[in-house]
Amino acid sequence: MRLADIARASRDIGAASARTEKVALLAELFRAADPADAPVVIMYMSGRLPQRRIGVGWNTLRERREPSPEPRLGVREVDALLTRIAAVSGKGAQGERKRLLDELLGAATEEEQLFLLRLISGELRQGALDAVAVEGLASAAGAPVADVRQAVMLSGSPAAVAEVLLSRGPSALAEFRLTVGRPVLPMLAHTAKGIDEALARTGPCALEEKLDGIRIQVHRDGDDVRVFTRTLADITDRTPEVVALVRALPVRRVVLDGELLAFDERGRPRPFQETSGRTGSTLDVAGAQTAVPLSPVFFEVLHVDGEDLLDTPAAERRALLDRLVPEAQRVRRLVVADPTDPKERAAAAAFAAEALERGQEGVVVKSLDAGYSAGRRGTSWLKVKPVHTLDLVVLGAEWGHGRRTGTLSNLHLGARAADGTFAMLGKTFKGLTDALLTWQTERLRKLTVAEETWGVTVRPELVVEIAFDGVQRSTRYPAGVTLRFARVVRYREDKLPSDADTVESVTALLP
DNA sequence: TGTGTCTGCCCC
DNA sequence: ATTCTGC
DNA sequence: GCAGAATGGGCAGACACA
Repeated sequence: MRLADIARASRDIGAASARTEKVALLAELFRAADPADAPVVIMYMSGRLPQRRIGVGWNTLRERREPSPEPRLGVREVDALLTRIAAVSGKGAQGERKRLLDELLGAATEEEQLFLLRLISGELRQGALDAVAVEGLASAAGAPVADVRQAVMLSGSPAAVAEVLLSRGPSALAEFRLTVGRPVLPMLAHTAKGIDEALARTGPCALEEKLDGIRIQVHRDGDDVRVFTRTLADITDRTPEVVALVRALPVRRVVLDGELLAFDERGRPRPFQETSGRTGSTLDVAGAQTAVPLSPVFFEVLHVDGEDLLDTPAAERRALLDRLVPEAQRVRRLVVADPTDPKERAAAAAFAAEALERGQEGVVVKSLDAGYSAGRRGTSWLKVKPVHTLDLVVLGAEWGHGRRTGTLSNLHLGARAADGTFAMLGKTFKGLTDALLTWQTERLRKLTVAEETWGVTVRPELVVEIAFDGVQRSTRYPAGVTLRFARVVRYREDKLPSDADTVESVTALLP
């Protein structure tokens, strides 16, 4: 298949507003594709590269290249060139990557260039990614969407599903089942505001501590143990303690789902930054392990010795987990059989409070009868985390992109310092409705003291209430702290900058 | 050798 | 990660 | 309710450059 066909389809999909139309355009594209090209086509149309990372980012893409007048690139050729770019390393790598990129873009027409730039920078913005691409694929192959979606969740690979489906037809979908050694997309949770709301929504449930580490899925087949992250990256080599621990379990074949994090001597969780740093270390794993040992805490079992448990009710899965995994490696849990019973509700509230006292992030409330919905953000899992708020001062704002073009979007936030100035603590663009975006753009223009290429700096007069999940240490900001997951709640025009919260009060929230 | 910049289906 | 918006 | 878009901070690793 020619790149030109893909670039044109992407443009048409972006121009279509109705989802059904996007699906139809995708189906047309898949029907025209050679099954051998299908893996690459579906990945491109869902906005990602088969190479995962190619070492080329926004900065390298910035400069303009003269386009080719005629289309002459095929998808296989493009894929091969990107593979070569990804493989470049060592001294002079940046120059060599740039040279290969010039070669690629020089052979592309203007429309193809635009597509490649959007694809490589990760900003496809065609209003259709994974889910819509899968619908298009299903439609092209005449297969039920639910079956195709299920195959993708269980194989973790739209590419593999696309090739099999287009070459062998819908009946071949049956071979995509949970396979020990091949990760499935993890089940995710929705958010609830409080315990009571969560209990009301799930019914009979279990509360589990929500630990602040990284999500892992561990597969064991005999002595072969593999550790995967939430995005299914293989981090086995970085986590030898997980391998050793799972190898010691009294079972031959198993798939476990849990959280990996560092604890201190007293059993309290270390700051997320330490866990994150450790799981990112590859050069000296043994040294890193000594400095920051990690402990897995499991909360799900998806397979045991030949038996798949995805459709098994949560309560039964948990009973199996209890038999297989020692208590120290199982998440703490409280069953709430009858959420209407005031006593049980009180116990649930106490459990959640205790989790926070123990230094955990919050709790996850899980329906007792639910199966494991791989890759879905089901309503049977609800996370509850405390929310903090602060009154901060807007110091500046950045121009938005895409659907936010022309509006001042990303706010620079400051807290009051001892000397009466304001220290920047972070940025946020979240929580803003279109109406608020319009309002703040006008308001900030009036307060502007300097126009920059990226946006504006303003007189520090506007107070905004910001919600966030916690504070963490920062090397980027002058006060040495920043907010985690900051979002706008509302503007406080009734408040003066002198009413804003202080740097000191923010720093006091560090764990 | 040390420091700065860019990158990432990164992790959250 | 969170949030808003169109479907 | 789902899916997509628009963006946050920190971190380690890889390379460029002085």
